[in-house]
Amino acid sequence: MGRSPCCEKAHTNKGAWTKEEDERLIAHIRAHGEGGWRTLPRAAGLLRCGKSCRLRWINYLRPDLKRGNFTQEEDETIINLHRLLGNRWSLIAARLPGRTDNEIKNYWNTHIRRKLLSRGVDPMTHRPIDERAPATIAISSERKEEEQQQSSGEESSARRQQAPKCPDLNLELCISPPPRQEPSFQLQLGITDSAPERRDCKSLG
DNA sequence: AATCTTCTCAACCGCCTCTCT
DNA sequence: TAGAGAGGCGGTTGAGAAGAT
Repeated sequence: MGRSPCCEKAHTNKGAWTKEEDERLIAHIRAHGEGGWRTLPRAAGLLRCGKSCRLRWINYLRPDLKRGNFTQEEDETIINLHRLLGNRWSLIAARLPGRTDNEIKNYWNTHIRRKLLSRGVDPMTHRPIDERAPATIAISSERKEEEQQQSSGEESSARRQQAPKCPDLNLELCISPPPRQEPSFQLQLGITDSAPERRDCKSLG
């Protein structure tokens, strides 16, 4: 049934990483570089799933990670990016050097969501909570259009459907000319057709 | 001091996309 | 073109910490 597991779970450790495991992983990546995650655990002498190694490295061990509290500026950047991109944490993280998608996702769920709610802003739509009802109507009508597009084959990715359904959002980050709204913010963030968005360029195109 | 509740965040899971053959 | 393998993503979970009673 379905796909085979990414690794042999019977012989892998789970849960929190030990210091020794961290050191092994760091030493191996220093010696051989990133990549080859499926074979890495055995090569590094780790009883871990390759995915787990990758996650540990990217989210915790990478030397260029910033760690520490988010600044007010970072907060606002995340909020603005979320308004544009929705829950595409990896894209948001790409605009925040030293921050990881997992870290931003956690921070959003624990801090920013609450912060927006306290401001009277719906964290999903970024609209004032009072306006949520009319916004929902607008979303419903837009979804109909989207479904029509999907049925005609223009939308195939399920993940795209997770994007916030706000009519005034321009998610065509890659193929459209610079948006007229909030030009300074777009400029500041450098949202262009650069490599990190390759994947989304394709799906959005 | 002990217990309960809430919060935080590292880690896991399953799915999707990309690349190679 | 199809299939398999690998990388990557977002949602969710759960252990430990912190705060409240």
